[in-house]
Amino acid sequence: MKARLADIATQAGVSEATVSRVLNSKPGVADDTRRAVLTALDVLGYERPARLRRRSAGLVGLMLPELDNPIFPAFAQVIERALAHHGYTPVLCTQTPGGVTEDDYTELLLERGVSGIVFVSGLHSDSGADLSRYLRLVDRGLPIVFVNGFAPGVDAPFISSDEAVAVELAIGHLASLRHTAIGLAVGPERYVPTARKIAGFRRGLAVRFGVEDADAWIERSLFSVEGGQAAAGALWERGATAIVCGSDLMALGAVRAARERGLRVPQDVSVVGYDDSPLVAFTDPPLTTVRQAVQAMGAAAVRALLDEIGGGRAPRTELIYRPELVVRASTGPAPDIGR
Amino acid sequence: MKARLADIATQAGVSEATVSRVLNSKPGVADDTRRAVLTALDVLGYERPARLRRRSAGLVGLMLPELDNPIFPAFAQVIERALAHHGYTPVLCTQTPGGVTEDDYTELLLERGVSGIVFVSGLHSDSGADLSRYLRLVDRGLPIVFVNGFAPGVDAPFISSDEAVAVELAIGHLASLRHTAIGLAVGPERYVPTARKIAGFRRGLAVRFGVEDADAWIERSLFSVEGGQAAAGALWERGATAIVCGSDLMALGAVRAARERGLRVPQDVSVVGYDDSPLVAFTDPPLTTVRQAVQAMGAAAVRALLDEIGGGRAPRTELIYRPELVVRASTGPAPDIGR
DNA sequence: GGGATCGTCCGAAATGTTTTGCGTGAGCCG
DNA sequence: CGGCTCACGCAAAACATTTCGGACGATCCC
Repeated sequence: MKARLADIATQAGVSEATVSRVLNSKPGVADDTRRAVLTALDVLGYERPARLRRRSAGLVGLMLPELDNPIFPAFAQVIERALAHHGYTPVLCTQTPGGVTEDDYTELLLERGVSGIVFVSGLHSDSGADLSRYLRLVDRGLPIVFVNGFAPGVDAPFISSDEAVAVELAIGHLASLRHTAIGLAVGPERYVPTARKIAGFRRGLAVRFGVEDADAWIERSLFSVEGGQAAAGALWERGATAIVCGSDLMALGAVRAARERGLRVPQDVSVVGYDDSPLVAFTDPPLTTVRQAVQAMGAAAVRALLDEIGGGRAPRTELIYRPELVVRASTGPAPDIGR
Repeated sequence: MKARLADIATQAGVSEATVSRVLNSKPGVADDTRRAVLTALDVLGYERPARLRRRSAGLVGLMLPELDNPIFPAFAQVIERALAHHGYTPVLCTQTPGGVTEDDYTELLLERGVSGIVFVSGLHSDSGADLSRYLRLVDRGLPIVFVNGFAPGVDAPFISSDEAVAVELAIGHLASLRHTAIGLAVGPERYVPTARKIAGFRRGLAVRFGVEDADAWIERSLFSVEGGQAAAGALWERGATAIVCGSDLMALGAVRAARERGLRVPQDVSVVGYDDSPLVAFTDPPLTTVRQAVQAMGAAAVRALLDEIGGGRAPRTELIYRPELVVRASTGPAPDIGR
């Protein structure tokens, strides 16, 4: 026999009306009464509406776009460790092409009553995506935190790496090696990080070389090795002597594209990656890259989330982490003769 | 304003009664009518009761030991894709040192009512671990599948890569390059895959070189780069001209250890990895390695699990996948003069 | 082949459950 | 002590579910 409002009302010593109000999170119920009703609910085994289900002791969703790019497992590790350290249990959700979507996972996490969700490079980093999904989460009072991306108007903490500075660091490094024909190989521009890298690139070229129209030196492609290879190929053909890439994977593609054309890295051309993902120190050549402060960003994301979960209010300004240049062996002095 | 039964009834061209019947999975509704009502439900954005929600049905846990070794994200991707393709939703659980344990995660998944769990290199691969945890799962009738490891007595499908053959393939390759002083750098022996690699190594050395006591050529360490570096260091010191490693990460460590000693790879010494994890084709030197059939194994694991979930009974024999040698540039002919 | 019988599907209406408008009384504050 | 607000119950309204019976078609029997 299913328990009805009347039973719960009896159990809690209130009227059905009050139970109804509690169940629907309506105003006009004293905290003590609300608690009494919730207790009665549990005593009678009434199934709570998902909305006010007890957040299961510290479950936290961790949303990642994929695992191919090693920076994402790296983020996952850091964030998981931080969460576990605070007694929370991370649930990793990674999307697969044509598979489970971010919304599916969000729905799932919501149903399971997670205490919060960390979005890493999710749809919030896609400027073309509909943000109402996030507004709905905020409305429901679910703590969420965003890493690497920006969703204007969503009332939540944002943690990002400074993509513009990253590109400017790379340009600075290449300029000091006397490169002047510098290209940028990035992913689709609708992604916030890409757009920011492009902005940084334009500014860098303008400031250092007075180049006003950087467009010819920007190639948009995919984030993968193959994407980098394609984008870099076009840039090498155009006479670039150095390329700044949107990810380490793309940088590996850029190296491959260079070698296909008989160009040696770093003697003939230079390549700068982005992320400093694990293992790129072991690549051939070891990649010069711009390191995201993965550790610090992950820790900050967790701190902000736990703040929110604890009822506090983490700062709403986008926390921007400054990346740092890691010089290895994929960059070298510009060749003497312009090609 | 929220949609009401009446609205849905109008939209679907039926009576409220019928809508109610559909919503509560009551009998007495023709399939066509039921479909029409469900469609109307979605059109009007009515929130379905959990019971007949389309997707959330099949949750499947996916247990991984870590994400540092890129072979694990690779497995995760493959298995996730296969699960999603069959309408299941994977939930990734990765342990962190000192954090959430496999048992914690199992408990969590059980509570959430998953349909099954895939264990990749979990405690079942640790011969010292207590297997009762798995027996309990089997008793509860929860479908589980194990990848890369073997837990004797647990009534579940096992999918493994043939570690012994992997090592023998590596030895064969090195022997054909006229190496004779071959070492093995692996992880702790209590892990089933390690034990099997050691067995394969002993057999390989016995068959090819008549070496009966291979012990001096085996170094047990950790699975990481540093572990490989330490183990390989000892072996190089002992005069090995080639080392077979338990993982690609260890192989990178072996290369580093060689270079520390002024040895060039592959001119002076050779290194063979294991896994063929993503990106090792880009390392310096590109690693010769033994490729696990990740794709096939992941697909098989999912197939077996879905079989079990569907009430069938997947075969209980351990499915052994044969790995294949991928020759790149970390192996070369043995140096002419024995060192 | 024709009619009786049965079963399925669905709508109208009855019945049951939840939500809401409104009024009351308790407590608080000036 | 009066005015105010808030929390809550009452009862009516809104909404959902179930019952009941009619329409329709298939099947069976004569």
